[in-house]
Amino acid sequence: MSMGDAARKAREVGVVGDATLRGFLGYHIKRAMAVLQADLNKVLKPFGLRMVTYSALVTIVDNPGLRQAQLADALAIERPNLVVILDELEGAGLITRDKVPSDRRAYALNPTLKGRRLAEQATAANRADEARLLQGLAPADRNRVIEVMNQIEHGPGGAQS
Amino acid sequence: MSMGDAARKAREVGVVGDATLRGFLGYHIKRAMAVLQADLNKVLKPFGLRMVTYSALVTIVDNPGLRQAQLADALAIERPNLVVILDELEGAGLITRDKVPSDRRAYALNPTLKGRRLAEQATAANRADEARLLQGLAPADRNRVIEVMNQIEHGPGGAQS
DNA sequence: TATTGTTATACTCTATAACTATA
DNA sequence: TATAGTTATAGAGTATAACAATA
Repeated sequence: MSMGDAARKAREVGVVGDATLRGFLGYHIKRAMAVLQADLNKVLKPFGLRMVTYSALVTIVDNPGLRQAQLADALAIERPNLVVILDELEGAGLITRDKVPSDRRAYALNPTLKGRRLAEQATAANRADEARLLQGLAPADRNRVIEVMNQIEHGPGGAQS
Repeated sequence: MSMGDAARKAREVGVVGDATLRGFLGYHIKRAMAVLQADLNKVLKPFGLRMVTYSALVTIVDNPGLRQAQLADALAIERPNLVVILDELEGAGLITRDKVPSDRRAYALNPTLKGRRLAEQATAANRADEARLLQGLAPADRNRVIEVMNQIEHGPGGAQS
């Protein structure tokens, strides 16, 4: 039995329904996130970056001199996992780990010129890609979605109070 | 230097900014999803279920008799990974793998009575939990968010055309 | 005694190749 | 030759305990 076409088969056998799951907002968010993440990683690949390494690089560019523990907090990842991420960025010449005189245990994270330039280019590419995914979406709707996401993350009222 | 309070330290050292990342819708979705997933798994734990096992069970309840390949497609997971998930559900007595006479390679997945009852209880618990997370959110806003998520997943216009 | 960065480790999730038995 | 379910395996991502140096 040679098929060659998944859609034809689905029509023959009967489409699988997801009535119950579709009732959950989280179901739709999870599936959208999967697409978003795969797409983003594809955009970042030419820059030699992944989602985590991009997020770390951009946060260091935005906050030069910050410590590893602060970065781990900001990105909501564990300190041990951050070590290999920073090894990767440092090995690529995008950041430096600079000893801080006032606390000889700590390292201040700083972007190199190369790091700042790569962050800028990657950010532009990501912006263009997200704009493509969201084409036709009104800015007001976009902002409303962000508000809902922040409510889910921080609870009603938001945590910036 | 004894601290005891992360918030006080943040004020002393300076809060880490995420100006660039906050510009991406995907950033907010990712962080909301992390909270949602942790929360959901906590709710499902008393039922002996995880997100994937719950999704699989509910889809089998909604589509009794479906094949493993169909379920894998519906849940967007690879066939090899589905095997252990179904082993878990079958071992817990929630589903059965029934030989289908017309194709002796395939198994028809069916929920047991216990499986249907557990799915019903878990769904009620998840609904209550999501309602708690989204309290105060207007139904129209909720629907708009779902539309945006579906646009991200399927592209503008949606794939149901 | 607590904290910074680190190592080692483990557990989950996900992805691919290859096998068997059927078609 | 292709498909259904399976096995083995490898790669990410994530989490915890424990260590050396320093506060």
